[in-house]
Amino acid sequence: MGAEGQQGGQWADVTPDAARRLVTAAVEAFAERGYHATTTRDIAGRAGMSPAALYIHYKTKEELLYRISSVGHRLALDILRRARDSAGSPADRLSEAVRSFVRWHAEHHTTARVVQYELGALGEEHYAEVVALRRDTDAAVRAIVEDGVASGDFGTPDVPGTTLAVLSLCIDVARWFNAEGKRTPDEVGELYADLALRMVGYAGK
Amino acid sequence: MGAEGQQGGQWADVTPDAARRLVTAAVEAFAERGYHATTTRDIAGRAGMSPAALYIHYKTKEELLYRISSVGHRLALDILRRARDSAGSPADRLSEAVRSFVRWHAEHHTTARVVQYELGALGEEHYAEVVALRRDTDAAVRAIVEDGVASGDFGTPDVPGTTLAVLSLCIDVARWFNAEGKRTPDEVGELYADLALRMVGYAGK
DNA sequence: CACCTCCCTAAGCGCTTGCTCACCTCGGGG
DNA sequence: CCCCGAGGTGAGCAAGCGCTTAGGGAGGTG
Repeated sequence: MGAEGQQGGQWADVTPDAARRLVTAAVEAFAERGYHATTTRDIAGRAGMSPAALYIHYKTKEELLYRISSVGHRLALDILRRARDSAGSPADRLSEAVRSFVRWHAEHHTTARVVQYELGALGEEHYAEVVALRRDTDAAVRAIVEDGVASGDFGTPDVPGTTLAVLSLCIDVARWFNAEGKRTPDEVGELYADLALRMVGYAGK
Repeated sequence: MGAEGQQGGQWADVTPDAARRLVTAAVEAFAERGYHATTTRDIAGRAGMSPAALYIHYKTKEELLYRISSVGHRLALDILRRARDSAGSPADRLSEAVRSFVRWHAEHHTTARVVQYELGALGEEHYAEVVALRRDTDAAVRAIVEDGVASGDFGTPDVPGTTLAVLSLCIDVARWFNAEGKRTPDEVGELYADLALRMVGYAGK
């Protein structure tokens, strides 16, 4: 109940009201069944409207997916960049990056699921745009890891590979996280921050 | 080219020949576009047959997915159980489990993609069967981690959580691995075996 | 009051989907 | 020589798809 209600916060600046109801309905439906298995009638129905109303606010079903994907990717990228640019040691910054990135994936796991696993359904141009954002995401984490290796705080033989693995681990939270499970987003974030530090070979504590 | 040709080995015991061609065609199509975006005409076409021929060998499109998912899950489970039951220290066994599990996900990433990411499209009964296999998968890895903690070789505060994370990390290889990329399945397996040992807090070497 | 704009709906178009059915082909046994 | 079953095809059905169109009602403005 209402656990996903906070999701409204993510789409607060989508107007008018009907467009926002449509986008949140689409997130739920895409996350549950996947983009291709979701019908425009289903989305409109969840939003309490007739099928045709969808096309007043969005040109196509794909545009709805693109809006979700674009907003989600930018939100995730901001989280990582904020951590990268924060004060503190590389360990502090990596820990904060993983903690907040994982927390977002768990808290908003419906949105995250669509963002991370449905991008293959995007049109060519939209896909290219999103792939560029994902490269930036990778670069943000790699910058932190490189800082740590340079300062001697981290010890890993393969920086790009380890970066990829850390990101992969975080992203996959969206796949398995269940709101009814026993772990809270905060707990998972804490656990994963610790695991990430071990992965990069952080010795201190 | 032909990197996926080895895939024939996974389906060698599917007879007759036409049924095998259909299942490998379906694996390729499902991995590329996803189950719901793949048409029976596409599968039959890749196998060099008319759309109707599919229904001589399989009752529905869903049964085709089930066959793939079932075989794949059993293969993956066998790999982990063999590692769990092998001789050697917990570190040796965890290392071997992750190495071979990851190698399988990379080498057969098309099959693995279908196995790991399309199970939501299964019918209820088939889904339940596959979920049971996945629980066994988790149990196999957890047994190794518990052994390591009991013997004092590993040091992790959260055994189920760390087990989940290690498995999640391995599974996600199927999502990002690209046969044209610069990493070979062997290299990724080696890197990940090392990362997994760090994650469970393995001190020795 | 007339009028315009913004949302919205009912109906439905053209197409594709998973799947079926009547029929064909062909190698092997009586 | 005929028949038969296994494996295949071409045509096509009912249902559901994304999306369009014609039109209606509510609310603000002259």
